[in-house]
Amino acid sequence: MQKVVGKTTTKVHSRGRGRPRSDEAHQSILHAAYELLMEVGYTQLTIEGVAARALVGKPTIYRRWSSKARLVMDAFLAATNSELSFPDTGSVKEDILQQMHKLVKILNTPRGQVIATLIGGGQTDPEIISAFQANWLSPRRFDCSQVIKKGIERGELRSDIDIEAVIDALYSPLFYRLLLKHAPLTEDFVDELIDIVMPGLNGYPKV
Amino acid sequence: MQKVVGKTTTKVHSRGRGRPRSDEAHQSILHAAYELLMEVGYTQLTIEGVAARALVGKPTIYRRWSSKARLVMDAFLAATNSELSFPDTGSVKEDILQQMHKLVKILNTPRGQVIATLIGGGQTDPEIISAFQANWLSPRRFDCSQVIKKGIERGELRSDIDIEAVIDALYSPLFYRLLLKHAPLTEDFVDELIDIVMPGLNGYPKV
Amino acid sequence: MQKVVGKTTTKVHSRGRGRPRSDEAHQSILHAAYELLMEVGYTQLTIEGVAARALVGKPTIYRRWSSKARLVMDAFLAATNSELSFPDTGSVKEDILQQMHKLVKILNTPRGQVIATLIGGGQTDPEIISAFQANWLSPRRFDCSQVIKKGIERGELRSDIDIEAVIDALYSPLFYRLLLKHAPLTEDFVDELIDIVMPGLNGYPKV
Amino acid sequence: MQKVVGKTTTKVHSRGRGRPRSDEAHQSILHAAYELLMEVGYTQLTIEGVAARALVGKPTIYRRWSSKARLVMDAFLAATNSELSFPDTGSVKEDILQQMHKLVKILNTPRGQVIATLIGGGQTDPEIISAFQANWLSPRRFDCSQVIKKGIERGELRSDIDIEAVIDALYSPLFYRLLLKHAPLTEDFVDELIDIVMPGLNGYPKV
DNA sequence: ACCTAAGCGAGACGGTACGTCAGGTCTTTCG
DNA sequence: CGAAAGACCTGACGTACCGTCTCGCTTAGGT
Repeated sequence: MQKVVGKTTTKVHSRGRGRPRSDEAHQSILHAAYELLMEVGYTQLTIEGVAARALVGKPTIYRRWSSKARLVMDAFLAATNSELSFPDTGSVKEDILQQMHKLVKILNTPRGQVIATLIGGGQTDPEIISAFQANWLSPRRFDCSQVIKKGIERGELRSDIDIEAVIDALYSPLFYRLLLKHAPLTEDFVDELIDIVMPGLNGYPKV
Repeated sequence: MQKVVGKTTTKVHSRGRGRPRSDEAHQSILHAAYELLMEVGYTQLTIEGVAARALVGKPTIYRRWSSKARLVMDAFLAATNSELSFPDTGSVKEDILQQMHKLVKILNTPRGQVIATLIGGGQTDPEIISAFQANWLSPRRFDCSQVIKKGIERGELRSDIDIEAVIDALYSPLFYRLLLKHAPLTEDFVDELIDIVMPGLNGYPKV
Repeated sequence: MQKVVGKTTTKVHSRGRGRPRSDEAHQSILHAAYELLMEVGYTQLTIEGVAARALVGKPTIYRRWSSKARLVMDAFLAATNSELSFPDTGSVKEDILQQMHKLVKILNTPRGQVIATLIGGGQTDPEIISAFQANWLSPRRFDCSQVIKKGIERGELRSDIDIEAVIDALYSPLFYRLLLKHAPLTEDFVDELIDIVMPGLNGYPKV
Repeated sequence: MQKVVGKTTTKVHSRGRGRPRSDEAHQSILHAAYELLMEVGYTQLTIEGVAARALVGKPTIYRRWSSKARLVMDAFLAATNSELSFPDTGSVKEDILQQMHKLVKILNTPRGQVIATLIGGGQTDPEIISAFQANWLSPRRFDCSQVIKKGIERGELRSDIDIEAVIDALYSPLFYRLLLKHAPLTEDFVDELIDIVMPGLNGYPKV
C-alpha cells in the first residue's frame, strides 16, 4: 500500500518550523475513511464519523483535506494496488480481454461502488474528477495505450486509429453499466464487447 | 410542457373534497428545481432552496414528491423535448451517426451538465438512476434498437449481435467523456467511434 | 413565575400562519438555563448544555435568543419574583433598612451569584446590562424613589437631595461587596451603611 | 513601568542552566495583552490573540502565566501608575474629594473599561477578583483608611465609625455606575456623594 | 571549547463549543 | 378539510480556541 499524494492533498510542507504533522494520524484518517466508504458509501460518510473512528479531532482532518471529496479521493487512492496490470500474451485482443475481465471483477466488488460514488461525487466537484483521472485512470489508460501501440507495430492493428477513442470504445461500456445499472456487468459482456470493437481495429481493414 | 406522472410522482389526487392543489405551485416548483439543477447540480440542490425560489413551503414540496430524487427527475423530464429522434436515411450507420451528433450537441449544453449531475447523484440514490433509466434512457435505447433491428432485417448488420451490447458500445463513450472529462466530447469523436464500432457489426463479417 | 418578554427577546410573533412556537419548549429552555446558571455560572454555561438539558435542538434556542447573554437574561428574569417590595412603616429609614436586609439575604443565595455573573457578563455585552437595568434594577429603584419622595413630603428628608445619587449611595455598597468580595455582605453592614448615609439626608440638616 | 510579581506570576526562575527567559518576549506579551484588553475586553481576549500580536508562541505565554486571568492581571498591573495618591489638604473631606475626582477621570478613560471587564470577568474567575483586590484595590483602600484615621485623630470625624464601611460607602457608587451604566459617572456626582456621606461621619454628630 | 539544559517561535495535536444549514415531520391557520 | 406556512428536533457542518506537545533552533552556564 503506497501513500499517494496527488492533486487532492494540500501542498507538502516545506519542512517549515513547528510540530510536523503526525503521519500516524494521517494514516489513521485515511484508513477510517476507506472503511466507512465501503460500509456506508460516499454520501452517508461524514467527517465527524471519520474523526471519531480515527480517534482524531475534526480540525486535524480539515487541516489536511479541504473537503470530504478530497479526503475520500485520497483514501481511495491510498488503498490502490496494482491489480490491473496487462498480461503479455502476444495478442492485443487477448491482453486486453484478460485485463478487462480483471477490471470487471473489481467493479463488481464494494470497491466498484466506491469508484462509482467517486465519479458521482465528481460531477459536482471538478477536483475529484481530475484527481481520479490523474491518479487512477491515466496510469491504466497509459498501460493500455502501450499494448495498443505494440499491436500496431506488430501489424495486428490498423495504424490510423485514434488510440484514445479506442480505449474509450473498449472501456467506457464497463463504467456505463457500473453507473447506469441498466444491465449487469458480466464477463460475458466483456466478450461481446471485444467481438464488437476489435474487428474495427484490424490490421487488414474492412474488405 | 406536459406534466409527467411517471414512476416519480405520487398518486394523482382523486378530486376529493377540500382545497385543490395549486397547479401554479406545482409548475413553480418544477421550474425552480430545474433552474437550480442547472445552476448548482443535483448534489448542491436543496429542497429548501427550491421552496425558497418557488415561493412555496417545504411541505408543499414533500406532499407531492417524497424525495429530492423524484422531484428532480420530474423537473428534468418536464423540460424534456423530443429532439433525439432517429432519422430514416436507409442506412443504419447514417441514422445512428446523425442521432449521435444531435446527442453530443445536447450533452455539451447546460442540459448535459444536468444529466451528468443526475447520473452522479444517482450513485448514492438508486431511485434517481432507475428513474433516469426508465424515463429518459429506455425510450431512446428502444428507438435505437428498432433502427438496429431494421438494419439486421436489411442484411446491413450481422444477425447474431447482442443489441444491448451494441447500444452500449456506441453510446457509452459519450457518457464516459461527459462524466470523466478526460477528453473533449466533440463531433469528430462521434465519427471516430462509428468507424471503430460499425465494422464489427457488418452483415458480411470479418474476412 | 411570570413570563417576562423584555428587551431581550425577539419580537413576539404577529400571530402569523404556520406552527406556533412551542411554549413548552420555551419554558423548558428557560428552566434549564436557570438551573445551569446556578450550577455552573454564566461563563461555564453553554448553549449546547442548555439544549441538552431542555431536550431541545440548538436551533430552537437560537431561533428565540440571538445570544447566550439574552437567553440567560430572560432565564433570570423569568425566575424573578417580587420579594423585594418595600414595607410602609411610616419611617423612610426603617422602610429602606428592612428592604435592604431582604436584598442582602437574596444576594447571599445562589441567586446572588447569578446576578453577579450577569453584571460580569454585561461588561462585554452592553445589551445584557441594559436588559438587567431595565427589567430588574429600574423597577426597584423606582419603588425606592417613591419611598424617598414620601420621606421628603413628610419632612423626614431634605428636599434638595439628588434621589438617584441617594439610591446609589445606599445600594451600591451591597453590589460592590457582591462583586469585589473584599468583605462579607452581612446584615450588620447594612446597619452601618444606614447609619452613615441617612444623617446626610436629614430634614433638619447639618447644624 | 515596573514588573509586578505578585500573586499572579509563577515563581521566579532559580537562575538555572539553559537559556534564560527573554525579557523582550515578556514585555511584548504584557503590552499586547493590555492593548487587547482595551480593545476587546477580558472575555473576548484570547491567548492566541495575545501570542499573535506579541509575535510569540503560545507555550511562551503558558510557561509564564498559568491562566488567562493571571496574564491579564499582570498586564493590567504593569500598566499601573500611581496617579491615585491622596493629597494632604488638612481636611479629610477635601482630600477624599480631590482623590475621587481623579478616580472618576480615570474610570472614564479606556482604562476604566479595562477595570470594568476585569471585575466582570472576575465574576466567573475568582483568581481575577482576588488579584485585583490584592494588587490594586487594597493599596488604595489602605491609603484612604490612613486619611480617615488622621481625620478621626483630628476630631474631624467620629471615632466610632467602621472604616471599611465608610470606604465602601464613598467609593462603591463610582464602581456601581461604571458597571451598571444606569447613569453617567460625572464629577458632579462625586460632589453629591460627598455631600450625602460626609455628614454621617461628622465629629459632632446629628444634632 | 564542548556539552547540555532550558528557552525560543511555530504549528499540529485531541477536544469542546460555536452558530448555521438542511433534513424530514408536525401543527397551526387560511382558503 | 386539505393546502400552505412555518416551527419542530436532529445531525452534521466548518471554525475558533483551548491547553499540550513536538519540532529545529538559539543561548548561555557548567565542566
